Amino acid sequence: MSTASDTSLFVRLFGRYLREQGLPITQQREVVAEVVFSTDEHLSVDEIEETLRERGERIGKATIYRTLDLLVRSQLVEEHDFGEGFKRYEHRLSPQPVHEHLICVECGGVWEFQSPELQEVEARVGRQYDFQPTRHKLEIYGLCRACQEAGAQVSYQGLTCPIESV
Amino acid sequence: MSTASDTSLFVRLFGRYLREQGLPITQQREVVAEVVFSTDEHLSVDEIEETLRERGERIGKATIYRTLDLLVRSQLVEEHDFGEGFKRYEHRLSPQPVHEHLICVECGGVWEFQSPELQEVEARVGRQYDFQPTRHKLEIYGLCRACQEAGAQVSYQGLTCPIESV
DNA sequence: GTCCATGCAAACCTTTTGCACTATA
DNA sequence: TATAGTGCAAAAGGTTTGCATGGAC
Repeated sequence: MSTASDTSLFVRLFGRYLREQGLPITQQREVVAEVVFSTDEHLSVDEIEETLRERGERIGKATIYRTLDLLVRSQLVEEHDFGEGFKRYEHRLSPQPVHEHLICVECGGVWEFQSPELQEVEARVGRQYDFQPTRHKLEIYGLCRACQEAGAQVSYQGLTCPIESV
Repeated sequence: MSTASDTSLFVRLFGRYLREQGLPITQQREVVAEVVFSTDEHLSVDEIEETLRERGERIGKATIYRTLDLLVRSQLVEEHDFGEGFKRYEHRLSPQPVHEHLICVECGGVWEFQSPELQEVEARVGRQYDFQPTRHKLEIYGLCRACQEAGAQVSYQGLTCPIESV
């Protein structure tokens, strides 16, 4: 969890970015940034909107989307797509600036882990294909402990003859 | 590139899946499967529709979506989302049944590679979090050789003070 | 005072669904 | 002949955009 001082530091960093870009620092931008920076969750736009409502802020959805776009450009926030049909946003204030995600297919929970070996994979594959890597994304899907204990099963409904044995 | 005989083998496998599920084998399903199995590309729904049009087939978009859903369930086809705003589909007839993707952010080109070390990462992280992994997704984004040679640059417009040094 | 942001609603795009009609088994 | 699929158009859901108004600098 971020502390309040971390949060305000990052809101100020966002302000610095806006100034650098010659863009106005508006109340709406500060409030949206504040919501994103004050949690370690991976927030959806709906969740951001809900939090704003709880705080008594009345900010249009379009402004939320436009502010998130700026936050992503500033590289203070990362955009994720966990295949739910909408995006999620996570600030980079975390003690693990580069991390991968573990996603429970049952409850949608997200955990973070680090995988130093990916540096090497990136470098090797880059050499092999003359490809200049700039970023990567590793997601592992499966069942979290709680869902396993609750008896959840991963549903398989493919061909009975597995493709590998064709 | 798949040979014609590979393609028809896989169309027949899809037929077997449909029979197992008690579902009718329709002309439309066979033609859509045929299109997906006869290329190694990662096809979008629009591209599938275009190919069908070229072949003189007149098949509704809804049927394409419904057939792709069945192909994915059969596990003969994989669904991908490379962040373009729509899905892509790739059959699993490839000599590399499990592979990761290299995606050029300039031209949208996709290359495939294998990363055996991911098995180990999956196992380690699974133990660490009591998580039961079922599948993973690794994507490396960057510039392919051709786009590098054409002078493409990855655009950076973040804060001038990098977040890591805060 | 200039320029840009905001808020609302409409537009957009991909994907899904309802329904009358048709094909499969 | 029963059951399920197809095609069309409409709906859905997330995201983007146009435009008149309002705020930042």
